[in-house]
Amino acid sequence: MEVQRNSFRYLFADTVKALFKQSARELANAGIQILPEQHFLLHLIASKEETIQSDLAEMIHKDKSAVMRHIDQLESMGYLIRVNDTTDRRKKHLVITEAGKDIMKQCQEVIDVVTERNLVGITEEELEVFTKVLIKLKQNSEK
Amino acid sequence: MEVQRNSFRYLFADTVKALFKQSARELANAGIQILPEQHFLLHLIASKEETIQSDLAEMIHKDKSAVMRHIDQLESMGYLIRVNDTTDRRKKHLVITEAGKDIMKQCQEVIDVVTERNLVGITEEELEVFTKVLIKLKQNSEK
DNA sequence: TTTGAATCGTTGATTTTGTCAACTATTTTT
DNA sequence: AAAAATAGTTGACAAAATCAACGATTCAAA
Repeated sequence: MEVQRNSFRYLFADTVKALFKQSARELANAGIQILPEQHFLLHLIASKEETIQSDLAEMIHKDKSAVMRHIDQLESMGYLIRVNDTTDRRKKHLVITEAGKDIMKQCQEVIDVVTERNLVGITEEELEVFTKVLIKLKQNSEK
Repeated sequence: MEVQRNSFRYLFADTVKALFKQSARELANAGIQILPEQHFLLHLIASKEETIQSDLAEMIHKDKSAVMRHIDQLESMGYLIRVNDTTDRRKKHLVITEAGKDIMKQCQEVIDVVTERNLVGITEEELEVFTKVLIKLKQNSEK
């Protein structure tokens, strides 16, 4: 196999695209009107104590205005609210609503199924090496 | 480590993006006016006996019109030509020119450097597992 | 053998997604 | 007190992809 080094990055990109397309489709099929990216944002917000928009922008390596629009959508769908910081009035904290928690649960169920299907034929050890490489790749790309 | 299953797809997407951005930047720095994606297309065309546009579209999972535009650009830059099939007049074969071979070599040199930098700290075996998992993931997502 | 379906390339309109630049309001630094 | 930095917002723009439609051609079926 001579995929390595030469063109693994393309296989890589193509696979990501296929995975995202698939989960976007499955989410839509389940009647969930949310993009995988937005689900991820909810996930990030939920997994931290406090989150403001500029943190998110840095985390996902996108312009703050891009994040802004996602948050706008999520807010208009009622999945989160912006809460003004009491001490620093520039900041707005992102807080997930009950509806937000609900949709996250729904998303998770769909995505779990998709993920399991995607991982068929891949052993636990292989997955472990895979994520390890992934993390290294990302670290290296940030230098 | 609890990256697994839940959010590995996002780490995944983010990493790909970073890698592509980086190689696009390096190519531009080297004065090469070609996108990583276009380099990949040249690579695909070169690695097969005969290639037509709709094959490429299927291979990279994009609409044929998207491929069309890339090919237009590559042709206008003189890196390939469209040659009419003699028996099936709907088809046009994509043939890489000398200039195309030349630019591919230049790209490869740049990308090799970037790739080596990206792969620091990753062993040959790990990379092998990584690509193996990628291939499986891709196959699974296409079902 | 003629009719209808499918394929290939092409184009234009549209959508999605992101960047960039500018601005206001606020806070921090000097 | 002035200058610089930060957070959020908005609008203009750019890149890249999708979708829908079309003409030309080939293939399949009746």
